[in-house]
Amino acid sequence: MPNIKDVAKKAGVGIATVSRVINDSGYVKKETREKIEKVIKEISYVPNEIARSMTRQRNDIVAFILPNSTHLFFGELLYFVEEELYKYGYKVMICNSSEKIEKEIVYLDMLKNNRVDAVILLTNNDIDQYLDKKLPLLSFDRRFDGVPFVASDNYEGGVLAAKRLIEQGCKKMMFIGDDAQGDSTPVMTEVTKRRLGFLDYIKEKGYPEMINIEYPLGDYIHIPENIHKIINEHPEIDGIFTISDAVACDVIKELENNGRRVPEDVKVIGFDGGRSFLNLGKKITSIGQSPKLIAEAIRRSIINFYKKEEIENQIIPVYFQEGETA
Amino acid sequence: MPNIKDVAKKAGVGIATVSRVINDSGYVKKETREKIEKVIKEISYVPNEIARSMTRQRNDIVAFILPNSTHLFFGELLYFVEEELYKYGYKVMICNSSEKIEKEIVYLDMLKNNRVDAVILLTNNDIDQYLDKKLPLLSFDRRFDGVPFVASDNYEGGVLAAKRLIEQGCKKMMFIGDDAQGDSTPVMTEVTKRRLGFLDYIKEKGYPEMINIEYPLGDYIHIPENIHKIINEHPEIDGIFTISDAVACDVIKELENNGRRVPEDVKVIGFDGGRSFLNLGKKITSIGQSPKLIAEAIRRSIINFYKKEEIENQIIPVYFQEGETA
DNA sequence: GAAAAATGTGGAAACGGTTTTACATGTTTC
DNA sequence: GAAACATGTAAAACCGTTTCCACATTTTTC
Repeated sequence: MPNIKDVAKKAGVGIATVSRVINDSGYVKKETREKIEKVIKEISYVPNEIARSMTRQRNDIVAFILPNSTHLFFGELLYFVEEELYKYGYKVMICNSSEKIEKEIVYLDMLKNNRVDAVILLTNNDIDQYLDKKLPLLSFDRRFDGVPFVASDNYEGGVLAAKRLIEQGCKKMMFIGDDAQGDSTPVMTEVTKRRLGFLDYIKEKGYPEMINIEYPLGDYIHIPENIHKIINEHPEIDGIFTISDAVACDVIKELENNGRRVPEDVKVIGFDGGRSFLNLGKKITSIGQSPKLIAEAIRRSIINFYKKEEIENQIIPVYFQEGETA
Repeated sequence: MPNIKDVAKKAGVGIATVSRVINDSGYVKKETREKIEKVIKEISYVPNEIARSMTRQRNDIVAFILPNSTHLFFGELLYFVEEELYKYGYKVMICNSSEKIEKEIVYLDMLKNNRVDAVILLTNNDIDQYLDKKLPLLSFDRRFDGVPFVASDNYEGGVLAAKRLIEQGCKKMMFIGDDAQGDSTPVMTEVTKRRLGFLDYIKEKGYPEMINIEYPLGDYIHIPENIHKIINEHPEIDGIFTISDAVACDVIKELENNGRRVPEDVKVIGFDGGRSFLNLGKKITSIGQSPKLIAEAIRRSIINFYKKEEIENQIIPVYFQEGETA
């Protein structure tokens, strides 16, 4: 493959001149420029970005560590992040952790070696100690010490869900979700705030304290038996708010399998704002997060990384998404 | 950030020796090795992968150009490709083209500059002329001249669908899908074979020739009105095979909106084998592609790229996936 | 016990660019 | 006519590695 020297030799100029043409910097005579451009085409020279990034000390690559790009919301977020960063000349490296802390750690190491320009972190694991704070880290929906973050307004999401259920006449409400409270080192995730917003609003309005159910979601393979048990232990429940649409879906199926109608007998609200493509059934009522707004926020932070500016945490609004289950 | 020279100086050895320790190559005395390893830890040195890839002439990065990682099947394929390549030390760069040829071309250029080790191409656009055949290209479900490919056994998929519909007593069958036949430069995509397999089998069994409907899917935003029209113009149809589960979903919805029961009145078979997470309704009967097997095939080809071995095209089996719509 | 082989080490070139420095022209300006 | 400035080039230094080669030391072999 031809390099810059080949171009220079063939055009009869110095490599600096070629470099100036490529980078459109400094003074180059018009004829010289044209001659060089012609040679570049002729021998189909392409600058080696690897060599370039060595001296430039950046490579325009951003890594996104997330549990699973197959999960609908994460997948959409990934899509918008890629689209948004593309506009600004960045490429996105995808790192599926499958929620496994070991894979996250390996990736974090790899990325350090690769000198990526930024790492977007989406995890529920307690990896604080493995985070090299000198790395350009950015987290979504999670606070780590010294790491700027972007998050949905999860608390408000919980409030919106509670409001709706109460409006619809619910009296006994329940939250179903796993927000990593069971870990040996409990961390207050952003996601926990969904539950808190929900709880606070219900308390404020004088309704009976909700029942808080946590169960291990594991690797996004939901366990219907688990939900079955929960539902049957609490037949008085008439309103359910779940941690995600995926869980809501399992809950609704299980309710209907047990002869409880949704939304007539029990109302169910999910979280994420699922734009399901293959849904032949009811549309899930949900609290929506906007992957597009989140992606824009992430992009803003990453641009600021580059400018070495102070990076502010950003909270992105959520919205109530009408559906047929609450 | 410390570099290899800093390590060499601090350890009182030459950089070549440090390199040997890092890469575990050549001869190094045990004590020398230990001393160097100690220094590496002390100054927390990490090798710069960018510089490394310059001399190694490879960077262990594979790019995946695909229309949209949000599309369920593509998303799953991406997930498995990432997982599979991760095992072999590769990182995956994701490039959503949104089906836009311009974005594909820009990405192809970018990737050439970045000297990625391989480019996985998943596209329906006619980009043959823009493909630099010197690049380590690999395509999925699409044949380009001189580019090795991996594809599902699409023809067999069509056959399986036809078989099932006939078994279920269908007499008038229809194919719905857009396989880029309308383009100015018609290309025979792998996907077209789904239709051909379907058609051939129906003909062979002496059933009336199926009606072949093509409509523009556009950017994966399906147009219900379009489907509405198709369905009402052909009320005699009792069996439908669609290009994907996503289209099948739209078709089923539209059929039911028009008072035709699925599968009682019309049977519908999709393609992809949709593992929908948020589906509260019927499970779509489908011809399944295995993203895992495909990912493994892709990985095999990529490994062979590296070994400079001849790369064979690979056809991956499809399977019938039982559902509730046919 | 000398030659041959194995082991151990460092300097320098190479990878393919960017940036800096030094210098050579040509054009104004006073 | 010399100083100041603009325009352009060549050569060298640098980025952080790997690799080749030369050389030194130790161990094995006959």
